[in-house]
Amino acid sequence: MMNQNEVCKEFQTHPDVIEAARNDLLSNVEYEYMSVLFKMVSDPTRLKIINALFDRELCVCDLMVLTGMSQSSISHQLSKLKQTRLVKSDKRGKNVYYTLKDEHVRQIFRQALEHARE
Amino acid sequence: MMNQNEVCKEFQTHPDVIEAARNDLLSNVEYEYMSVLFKMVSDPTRLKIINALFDRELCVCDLMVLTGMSQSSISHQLSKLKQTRLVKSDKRGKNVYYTLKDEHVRQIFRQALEHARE
DNA sequence: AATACATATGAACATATGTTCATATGAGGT
DNA sequence: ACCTCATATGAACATATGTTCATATGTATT
Repeated sequence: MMNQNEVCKEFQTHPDVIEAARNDLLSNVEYEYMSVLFKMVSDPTRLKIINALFDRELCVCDLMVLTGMSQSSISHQLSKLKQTRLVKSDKRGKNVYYTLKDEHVRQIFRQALEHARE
Repeated sequence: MMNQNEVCKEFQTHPDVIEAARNDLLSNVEYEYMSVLFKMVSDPTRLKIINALFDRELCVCDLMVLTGMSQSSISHQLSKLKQTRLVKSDKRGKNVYYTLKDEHVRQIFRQALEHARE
């Protein structure tokens, strides 16, 4: 049995490498922003929505049909995507039309798809 | 008050656009794989780990020092990253050295960082 | 104004996820 | 063999997240 305090005493790590790595570290705020973005694209329902919106605008009903999810679920997810500025909405008549807003999302989506297909 | 069955009757959506979108849809398996990848990079602790490992191999103790997280937490996270094949490990002596394994992760990380910095 | 439809939203619920704590495993030094 | 150190891991716990249900909001249509 051992105490956490006794783990990894300074001289047993790799100080030179740690120093080099430390220069590459980002701020906690940056990690948090990245985390938020990735959380948004880490749910299959939202991925379907993003995929469907990739090249066109769609209303909520269109998205219901395409994803097979309930109206409420789609609305909740669109709400989150909007809060995090990944989509924007345009209300016209009774419908609300959504489009992708962030080009990084497209890039990230494409990369992940390549990864998935390996 | 209205019933879900009454929502979005076929003719009130946009059949032509839906048809176009349907051709772009992926399989559920693909969405799941993408989801798994994004979940892995959606936690700040794992993002720190990935960032630290970006250009070098590090042992668990190095990662503890760099991230300020407990040994147990780091080990659990590395275990997940290994299961999803984002890192690989190399045991040498008492230490286990980790490196990034997937080039897509680097690309995705860079894109997300750009996004975060806007 | 009354109704029908499209969308939004709060509350409740179940599940997933990350951290900690305690302890196990395994390698090196003595 | 024994001890120390580095790492792994199971269980418990708290928090976050996604879906559903019920209902609210807002825009046309009659």
